[in-house]
Amino acid sequence: MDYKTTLNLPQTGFPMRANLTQREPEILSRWETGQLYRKMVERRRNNPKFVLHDGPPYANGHIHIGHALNKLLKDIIVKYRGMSGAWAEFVPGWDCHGLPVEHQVDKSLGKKKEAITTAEKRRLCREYAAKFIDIQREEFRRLGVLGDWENPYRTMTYDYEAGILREFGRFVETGAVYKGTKPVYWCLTCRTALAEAEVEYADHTSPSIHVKFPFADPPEMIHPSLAGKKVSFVIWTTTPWTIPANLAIALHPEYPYVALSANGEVYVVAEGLAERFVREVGLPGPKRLATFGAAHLARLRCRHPFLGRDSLLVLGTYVTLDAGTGCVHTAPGHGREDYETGLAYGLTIYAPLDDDGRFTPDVPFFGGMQVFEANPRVTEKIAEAGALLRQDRVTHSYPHCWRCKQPVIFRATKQWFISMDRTGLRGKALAEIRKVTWIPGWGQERIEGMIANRPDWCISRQRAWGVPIAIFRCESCGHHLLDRNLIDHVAAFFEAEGADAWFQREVPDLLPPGTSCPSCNGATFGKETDILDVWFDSGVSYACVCEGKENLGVPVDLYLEGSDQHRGWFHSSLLAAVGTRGFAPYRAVLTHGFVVDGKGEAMHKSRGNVVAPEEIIRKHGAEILRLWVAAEDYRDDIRISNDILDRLTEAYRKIRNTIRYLLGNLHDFRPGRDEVPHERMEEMDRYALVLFHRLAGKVRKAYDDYEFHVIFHSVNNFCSVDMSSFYLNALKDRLYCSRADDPARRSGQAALFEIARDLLSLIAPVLSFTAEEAWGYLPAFSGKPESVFLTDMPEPEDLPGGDEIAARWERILAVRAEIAQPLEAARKEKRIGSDQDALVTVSPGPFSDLFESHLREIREVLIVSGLAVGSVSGPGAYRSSAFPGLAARVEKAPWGKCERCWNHTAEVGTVPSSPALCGRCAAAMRS
RNA sequence: GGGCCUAUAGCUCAGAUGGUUAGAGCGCACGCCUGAUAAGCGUGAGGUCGGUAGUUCAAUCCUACCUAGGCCCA
Repeated sequence: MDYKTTLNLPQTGFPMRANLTQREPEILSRWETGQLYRKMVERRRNNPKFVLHDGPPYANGHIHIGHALNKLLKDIIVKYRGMSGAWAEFVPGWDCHGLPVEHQVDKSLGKKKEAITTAEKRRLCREYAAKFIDIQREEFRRLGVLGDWENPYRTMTYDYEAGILREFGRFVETGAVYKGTKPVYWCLTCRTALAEAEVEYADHTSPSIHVKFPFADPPEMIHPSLAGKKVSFVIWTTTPWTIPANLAIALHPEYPYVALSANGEVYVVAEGLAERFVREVGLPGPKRLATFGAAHLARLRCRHPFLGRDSLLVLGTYVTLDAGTGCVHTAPGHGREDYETGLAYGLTIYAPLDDDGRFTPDVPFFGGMQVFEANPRVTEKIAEAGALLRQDRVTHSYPHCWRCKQPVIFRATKQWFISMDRTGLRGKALAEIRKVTWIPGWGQERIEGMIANRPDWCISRQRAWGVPIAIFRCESCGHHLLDRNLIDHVAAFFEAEGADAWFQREVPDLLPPGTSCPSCNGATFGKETDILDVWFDSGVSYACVCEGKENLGVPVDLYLEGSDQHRGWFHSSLLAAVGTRGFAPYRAVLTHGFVVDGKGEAMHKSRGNVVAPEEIIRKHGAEILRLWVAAEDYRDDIRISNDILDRLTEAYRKIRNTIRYLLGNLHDFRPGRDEVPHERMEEMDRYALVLFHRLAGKVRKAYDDYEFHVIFHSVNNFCSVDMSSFYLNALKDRLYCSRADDPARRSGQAALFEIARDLLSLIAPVLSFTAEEAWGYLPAFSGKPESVFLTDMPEPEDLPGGDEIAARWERILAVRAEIAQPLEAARKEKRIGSDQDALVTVSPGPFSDLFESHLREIREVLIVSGLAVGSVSGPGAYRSSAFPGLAARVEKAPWGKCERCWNHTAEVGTVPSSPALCGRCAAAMRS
């Protein structure tokens, strides 16, 4: 007879094979039609809030794996907080303005770009951004991220644009906004400023000249041995036209310099470049007079070779020994480092050029001349002054305009800035940083360093797609109307019509009637044409999105972005909030690392090691991506590779199968009817619950501490070790072979039910699809919600007597591990097959108390047919080395095998009605 | 070149004021079971704790330097 059908074998519709690729979209659409997110949030309305404010990704292109990582981390947190009782809404956002979108639009326009109006281009940019918001929204949703996807924030909506401008107005009111000068890339042909991204490097041939600048202070200030000599500092440059704007010569504070005598003069160059200098210039019979550091030379003076002014000696660590002389020609209006140095030494940011790259008329000798044409003239002039040591030509990599392919220049232009120090912004920001919780802690040092050293915030961009710096300029006296009220007045137009109003409306329209210039009383004004840096747009999101909202509010609990955002959004948001409100917009900032390939190297298109989330979803399902996010320690850079995904898929199967087995053994379990109170449970079942509650405690702490990888590892371990290998295995006999309603079986089921129910809640924030799917197969119980996300996070409990039980069962498991040795040996020797074939005789040694009180349980855990206590000795015995005195012998059980439960027992054959069965099975069959 | 960070088995992670043979899961090898079956169980092999030097009675852990890698600057 086949007794299989008489057993209580597991049954469930929850499939072993996940088939995630197909099932996930079904679950997603169920969530959507069921308005799951709304229900989750409404359930917690008016509870204490937890606000995770979404940092807006840029509305360009498809999402990449880094976006996926970021949103999934956020999703895990928001779901967990919601299930733990917090009113946790998630409003996703997008950053819409800015150069990359404008670029794409320009590219698609081609030649038509010239003919189009600003308003028309802005419309196209808006459409472009909207398109990618839709694309990305679907991609994010596909990951299983819950949030208010129908009402995200977008920095280009009219209200948001008005918000940006109002925040700018607040800054104006504080007095931190000023117009200053800063060098930018400038294309003479296109007559426009270029962003870094618009510059391409290509080979270009430039003049190369060595020029001497006579030292103007007493030479002994350089070195005593130079007293009375004619001393010059020698510079090298490939842009002779910038010599008229030379205001300084930079030296490295730590490099040694030498004074070389030749031709009756003395030349100063860096020691490390002296030999090269002598060779290149062809200096005859140079003699080294002195070697000295440069630190004491700061602010001493040289003389400009042909203009009647000084050139200051300054120090800069960017001076290198790669080329030149180690004495660097510095024109603060024509170079990035020159500019920084200029600011540090209080030099004028001097760039006497017009938009066509022609010298302004006040420049002696070269007024009206275009810079590239001026190169030879300047060189001539230097030669005329007797300061030219050598001229040559050099081919090197040089910046060119991405559009017209012409070489560009670096030129100081007027820009709007937010001052870091006029209003004490820097100091206040640094103080606020210390009040924020940075996770991991080093984030604080990182942002502190940046805030402490950063220059003023240049908020001007000479572009079309953005929010205009809505400032009016008096046409008669040039005064700027820095007035918050006027800005708010314009913001009202933005609110109604968008920021396009600035471009489409005339000045009198935009100004309140009767506005006059406070400086000259003039009444005609012009509009500023610059737009705001997009970092300003996103930096004020806390104000535009969260502030004053019942469901959100400021400061928010958490910002969570990649570590690059210390320079980006964390940074701009901090300055925006501290500058206008005096406090940081966030209570805590969590940073994750970057996604790198299996070798730990950055992903680059050119390297071909980019992994697209879409590809992983197609191959494995979004759930595996979610598991990946939870498995890796995000504080480091996090790796992804096929190997890693394969390992995770394995782990996923194990977890899924464990859940499936739990559900399968609950098919006939009716909560309410069959539940067993803890105190009446079998001790092994109570121990299983203790193990689960330990897991719950560990996992909840991990969620609270944002240590998600601990969740994965704990759950994985729980499923493989505590459940599958130990508990579920040992429980089989009771579950399968007992009468369906046998109290021992119900005891096990009651434990399984509790574990299954709470385990699903516990893992739902991470394994959202699987937990939800499995939830549908969990036996119905009174008050069972339609979704696992409408349950509460399980509270870890200290079960009565739990510690005592745990201590005892840890010993039982230690015994089990020992006895596994002789069992394995017996199997190797083919004396037994399964453990159920075995009769084990144990000499319990230090465990004699256990064997006296829990012999039945130990046998159950070992899954052997016979367990006897006796004295074990002789050559066939296993002696434990970990527990001296513990010994065991394994032999084949000498009894008949019950055909139903496969246990060997002396009872087999003693029941006349069922000669093939043991007593228990015979009884079970009768009922 | 500067700031911040990382390095423990093939993979993902633990680890301890510095103190016996550095752990887990997965993978791998071998075996068992065939009543969780494209499942389940067991046993085993795998690590100079990135490298070098130093502090110390003792360093995977502290210090310095180096190497490799990441982010941000220049």
